[in-house]
Amino acid sequence: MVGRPKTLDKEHALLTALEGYWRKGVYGMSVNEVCRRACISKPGLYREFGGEDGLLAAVLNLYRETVVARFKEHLEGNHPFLESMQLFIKTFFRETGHPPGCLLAEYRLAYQDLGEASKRMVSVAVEEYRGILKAWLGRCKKRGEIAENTDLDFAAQYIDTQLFQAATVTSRGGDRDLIAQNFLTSIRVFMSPETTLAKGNEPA
Amino acid sequence: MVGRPKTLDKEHALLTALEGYWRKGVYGMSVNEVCRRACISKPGLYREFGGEDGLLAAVLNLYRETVVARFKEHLEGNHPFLESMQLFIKTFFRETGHPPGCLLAEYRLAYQDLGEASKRMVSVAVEEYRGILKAWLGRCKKRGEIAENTDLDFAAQYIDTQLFQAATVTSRGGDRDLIAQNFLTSIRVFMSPETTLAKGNEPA
DNA sequence: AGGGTTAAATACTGACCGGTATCAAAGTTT
DNA sequence: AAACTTTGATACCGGTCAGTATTTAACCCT
Repeated sequence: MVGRPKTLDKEHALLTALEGYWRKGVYGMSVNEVCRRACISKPGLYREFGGEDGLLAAVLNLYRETVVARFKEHLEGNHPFLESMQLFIKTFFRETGHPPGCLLAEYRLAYQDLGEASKRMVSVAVEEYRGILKAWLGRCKKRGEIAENTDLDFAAQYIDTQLFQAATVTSRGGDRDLIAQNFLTSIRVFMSPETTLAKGNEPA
Repeated sequence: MVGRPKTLDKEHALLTALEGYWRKGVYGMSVNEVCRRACISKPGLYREFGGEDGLLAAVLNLYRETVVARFKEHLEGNHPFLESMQLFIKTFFRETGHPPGCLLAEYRLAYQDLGEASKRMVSVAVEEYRGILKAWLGRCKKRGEIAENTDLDFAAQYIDTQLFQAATVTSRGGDRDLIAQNFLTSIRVFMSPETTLAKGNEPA
């Protein structure tokens, strides 16, 4: 090792940027603002991440490695279909230390304006995330908790979309009880006829 | 009448702004850009609309008077529940001369950053729009096309949310067939048990 | 101790933003 | 035709943006 030692805390900068983009969305945070919050200089950020695109990609990758991984873990708990979703809503949506909403959802909303690296990372994350849902749905189907004729790819994409909407509205201040109720209502289409709801749908 | 005669075409400016905000979203259009597209000067725009907030409010009001009104008309055709939605998807979503998505949805996404007048107009439009849905659902219920115990307020809000999501993803380039299929799937939760789907859900 | 190497901080570029001051053009009224 | 009123266009304001050039500081190695 030679030269002046690094003092820039990359980990801390990433976490700060993650929190910021998560809370305020991709459009709501500028590179300048990230530097202010993380107490780093702009050239420092550019050395570490190459630019806005690299920063956004690195942030989303961190999100993937932490939050998405926890989502996968949760679904591997193998609770029954509906309980699993109710529990998910409870832990990831209502009683969470996280910012509201979902960082990946914010990226998807801004997809058209992202750079190449960020776009690629979004694709990776969405694919991974839908894969997790699909695998989980496969297990639910095997256990007979959802209709036998359910198309797993469609269902994974459908639930992804429902969660996308829930996250988007949540981070914009929507009523969480109502959002949860909407989501839980929307996924009942997959439940076997004898389980299929009538009304009510108490939120979690 | 006194003074220099006006040459600024307010109607044309509004239509141009409507088209722009509809296509590119609230964040994707600047006042400068509206002026460029409508071929009007910035002071002219400010004299007519008072500023960005006034412009956005006027644009949304125009949208309300035209597009939302057409939506209401459509639902007053009193087709059966599912046919009505399928037809809606077809005419407002697939074979339409409009830009993709929904201007109101773009406003709702940007709600936190809107000015006072625009926020008020969004509230008015959403309330009106949900009222239309609720009235229509009431007629469907009376005809026995949706479950007897359906909560009309919840159902209107739920369908509103589903359409909001559909519009958001549509204007961001999502696959329209898939979006339509998602939407039509999501609203089957209200259909009477004997009608309730099994799978398939061909898009329109 | 001094040259080489790397990092940090300041300060800049050019562009665009929302909004406005200023002034000339184009009418009406008297 | 002169006074007046309203419109329109240019050019500007201060601010923020993404990105960078330049200088200064800190360390290793000889």
